[in-house]
Amino acid sequence: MHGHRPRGLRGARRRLPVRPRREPRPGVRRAAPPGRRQLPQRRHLGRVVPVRVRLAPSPTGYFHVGTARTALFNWILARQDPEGVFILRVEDTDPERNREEWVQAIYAAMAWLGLDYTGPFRQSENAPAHAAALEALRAAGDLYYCDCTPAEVEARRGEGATPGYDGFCRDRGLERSATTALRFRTPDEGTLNVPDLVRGEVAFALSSIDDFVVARRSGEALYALANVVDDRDDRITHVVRGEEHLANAPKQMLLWSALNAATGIEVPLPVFAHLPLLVNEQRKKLSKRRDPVALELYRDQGYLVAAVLNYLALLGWSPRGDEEIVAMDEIVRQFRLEDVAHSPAFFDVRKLTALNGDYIRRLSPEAFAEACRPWVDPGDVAWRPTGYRPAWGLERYDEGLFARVAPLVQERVARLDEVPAMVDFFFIDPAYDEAAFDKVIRHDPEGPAVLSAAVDAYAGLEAFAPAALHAATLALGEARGLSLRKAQAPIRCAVTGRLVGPPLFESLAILGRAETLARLAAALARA
RNA sequence: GCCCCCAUCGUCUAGCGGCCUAGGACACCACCCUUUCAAGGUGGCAGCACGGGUUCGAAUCCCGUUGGGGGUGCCA
Repeated sequence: MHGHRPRGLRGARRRLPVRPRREPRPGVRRAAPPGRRQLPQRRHLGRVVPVRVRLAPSPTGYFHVGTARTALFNWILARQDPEGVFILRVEDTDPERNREEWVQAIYAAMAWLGLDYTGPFRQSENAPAHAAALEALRAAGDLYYCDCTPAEVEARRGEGATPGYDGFCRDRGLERSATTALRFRTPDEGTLNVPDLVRGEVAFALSSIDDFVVARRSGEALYALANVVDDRDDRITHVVRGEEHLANAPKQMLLWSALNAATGIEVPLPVFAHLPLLVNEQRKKLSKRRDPVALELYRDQGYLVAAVLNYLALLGWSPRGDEEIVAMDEIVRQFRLEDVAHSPAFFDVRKLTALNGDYIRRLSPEAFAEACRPWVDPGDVAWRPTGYRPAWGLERYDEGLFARVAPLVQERVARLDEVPAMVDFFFIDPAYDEAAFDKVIRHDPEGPAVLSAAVDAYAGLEAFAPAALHAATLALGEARGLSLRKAQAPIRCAVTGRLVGPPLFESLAILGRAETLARLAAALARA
């Protein structure tokens, strides 16, 4: 043959993670939940084959929320099979467009999501196998050299003709040179049915599939080939990816079969599942350029990973019953590719945010306070939103105090990044909202009067506690014919700088008598 | 142009021939609760794209129309 020995399953030999992992290996797995629903089992040579799926992102930009959903669905599938394997393979062919920082971003995103995997592997590591596959196919007569430029191909294309390449060089018998690329000879007639678990079978007329390029002039294998070789080497059983890849499926099947024949290694073809696209309000595919698609962005804004995962699962799929907030174990138990919707889904940040608020409220007070640390603790934290630092320093920050305040804000935020603005007055002098200050203190004659009455009343309080503060404020308001709603406004503004915030009397009690009185006096002075 | 996919409230979806007077969630509106803002509670608004079939019966099956989208790279 051609001296080419395809590797077996990716495993011990080559398959060592290419980099030391800095983040702790996320997630725990193994135990598949009881009562799970299985993927239709795949058999090969009479044996049931464990599910092997993969995520194959290219490092050409931020980690996309759509990629996150694809990752999640693949991960779920692997989890449903006690022997299932989920591989992360970074498709880093095309040196022109890849950047190392983006591959790091892929690892970071996966770590945050907590989706554990086998790998990570890099497509570039498998370049020798790609070259060997190219040689095997060429020797078998499946490939031919072509020196047409894109412009020439374009110029020859007639009106209404089959798109793509016209087969001009098919029988020219060109040799390898610096100006020849390698094309795959595709059949001209017949139909190819792509088995797709979400859509059923999709039929393609072979006449509509052109002789596509599998290797550049430089000789390097292109995605079209590398992807198939890697999936074969990895013994992938289910190719689960976005719908934008649907048109690639028949080409990949053709290549896969040709590789089986050319190498004499019969690897069963995978079955496909093309997930509906995630779209923006204009119903266009989410784009890295116009839409907020970077997963990192959501983490920075204080979305909880559990909420993000839950929301992603709801895009194109839904749990049984009326409850949408579902634990991951339950999602794994219920998920079936066959139930995935066929139509594109709008990525609705408002719904994500609402779901996130729900998740925040379900946190224990301790867990909530801990989750807030990157936003409130000026000390050392494991992670910080990009470009953010609390507005207060260590000397003013009090962890115990924040723990007492946290429950007050927990039910008031839908994102963690809203927390600092809600608690800042505990750690810094009030940053006055001047419009608010004018409204309820400077330009309202009752304002200063309420303030000085509060100074007197609060100073004489036996216990500086919420109930007493409430009663005192109610009383001083009534003395002026003011509702509690009206009476609390100037006090809140004087002490917190704003008109909205956590419950006032609890806040004052936590702040303490001395500080409260001082702020009341300060506000009176600047009125 | 050509190939392919898709079509239930504004949005995400349930529905897989009779349980549908079409269910839930987000958003929106009203009311209640209330020291602000939220949260919470109650109620409301709102949908089967259109036209033909098939059937005793269609949101559900078939065909067509229209409308959206994806692909059409020596990108992935």
